[in-house]
Amino acid sequence: MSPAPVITPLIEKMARRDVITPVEREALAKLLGPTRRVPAGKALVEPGDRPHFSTFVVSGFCARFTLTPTGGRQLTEINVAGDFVDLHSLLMRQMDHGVVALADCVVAPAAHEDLRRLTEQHPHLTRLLWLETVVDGAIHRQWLVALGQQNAASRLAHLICELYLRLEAAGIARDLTFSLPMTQVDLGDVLGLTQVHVNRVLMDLRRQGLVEWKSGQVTINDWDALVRLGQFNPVYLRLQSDPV
Amino acid sequence: MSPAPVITPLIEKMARRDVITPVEREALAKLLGPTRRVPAGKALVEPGDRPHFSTFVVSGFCARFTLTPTGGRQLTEINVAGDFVDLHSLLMRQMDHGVVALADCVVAPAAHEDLRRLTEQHPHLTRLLWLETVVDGAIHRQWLVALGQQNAASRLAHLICELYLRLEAAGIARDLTFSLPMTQVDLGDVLGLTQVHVNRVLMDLRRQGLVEWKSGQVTINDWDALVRLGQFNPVYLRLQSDPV
DNA sequence: GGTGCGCGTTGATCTAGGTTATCGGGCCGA
DNA sequence: TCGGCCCGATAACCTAGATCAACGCGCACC
Repeated sequence: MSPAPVITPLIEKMARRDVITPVEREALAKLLGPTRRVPAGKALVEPGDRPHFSTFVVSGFCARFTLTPTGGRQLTEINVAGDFVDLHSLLMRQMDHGVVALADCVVAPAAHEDLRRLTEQHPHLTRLLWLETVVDGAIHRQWLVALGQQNAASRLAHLICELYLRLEAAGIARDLTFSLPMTQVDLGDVLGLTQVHVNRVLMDLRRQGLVEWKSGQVTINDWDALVRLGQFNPVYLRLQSDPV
Repeated sequence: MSPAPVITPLIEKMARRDVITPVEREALAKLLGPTRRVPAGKALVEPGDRPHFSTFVVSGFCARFTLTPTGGRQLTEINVAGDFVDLHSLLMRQMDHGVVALADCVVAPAAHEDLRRLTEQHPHLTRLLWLETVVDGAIHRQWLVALGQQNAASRLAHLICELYLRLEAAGIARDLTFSLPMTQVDLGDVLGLTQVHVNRVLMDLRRQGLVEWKSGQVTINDWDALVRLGQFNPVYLRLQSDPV
């Protein structure tokens, strides 16, 4: 049996939403170029770049980031296996942010030329790729609600819920346990908090018995309580089947 | 001379980014149904709705919102003439948020059925519509940076800069002056601040001579200072010409 | 022509989270 | 095997912004 092609996690995610024909699977599979390894801490894409391809995550964790002139860093989305980190660059052309590997990653390029051809020949697949970027937007909105309206503990709880469901959908997580190779500094840059406060809040969640978190391994002990604390509603992740 | 069709502000915005052929203009113009008035304060779309059309703003101001169980409200984007408020519902199907009129609005529907047909027949136009949703995502990201990393004054300054450029691109604002019919409560719900603090910060900007703001009319007195304070970089608005 | 109220303004006080600093353990490279 | 350093954990103290409260103005509505 040959190894699963690297595009598989994307096809699986799409197949949760709509029927993908064999022809479409073929077209997607042909999209990706040779894989490449990116070590933790290295940037996949720099802000201001004008890439001629979009980057697909085969494995690992990365994050979109924006640096502020005052030395701050905001992570605006975590991307995992099965995600494109910059599909929007096909249309934005110039990157409005960068992408950094949070852990060692394997990624593969999809040439914009090929993506553009795909939009000419496969309208249904185009809508499904469009949906990928639309879900990115929905995730951003949800984080806006978190940053604007929720306190530190709720934000952290929300993030854990989101990541678990997304990883589970990608077939990477099961049984309320997953690997999350992010430092507390990274978490702070996601949640708009300092590392110190992330630690305080995380210790609290541990003391309350909601989660365990040790050396990059997360276990959710009380899913319902975490959902309540994070006011988490998964509609925005669009994991339901609903043909486009 | 007949009145300009209601789609005009969208075509103008798109034409800044790429060449739109007469055939494409025609296809876009046929998309919109009969206009409808929505009074200030009323919702255009409710969270959880499954609309069979997307709503286009012909004139007025509206905002995407999410309500929290604790009674909070976060506005995640301001939409103005020439914007779709829920183009993504074509693909998301279920609304992850609502849309409310901040001032009296005139809006028009674009049936999902027609939009889907457009994706089958007009790949280039499809990419331009896709770009509209991608820019929404970029705006969300920028607001995430604001909420996560900037203080109250910078956030407000950033918002004013963004709105001015977007309104100017839509042909609604000129000479650093524009109408902005939002209350300080609305502003607070955008910026993740209380009305009280919005007022304090706004008074500060006024005292420093950066902006005037009276009865819904904004005048920017010192654009450069406002850009500096808000750490504003307009790349994310994608107002440059760059064919897709 | 009073009156209720939405909206802006301001003051006093409180608190979630930031800042700064310290310490310990694991790991890696000389 | 030692030293540096990244990362997590804590403690003491500080501040941006929240909360609570009061007041004035314009204006729609009885």
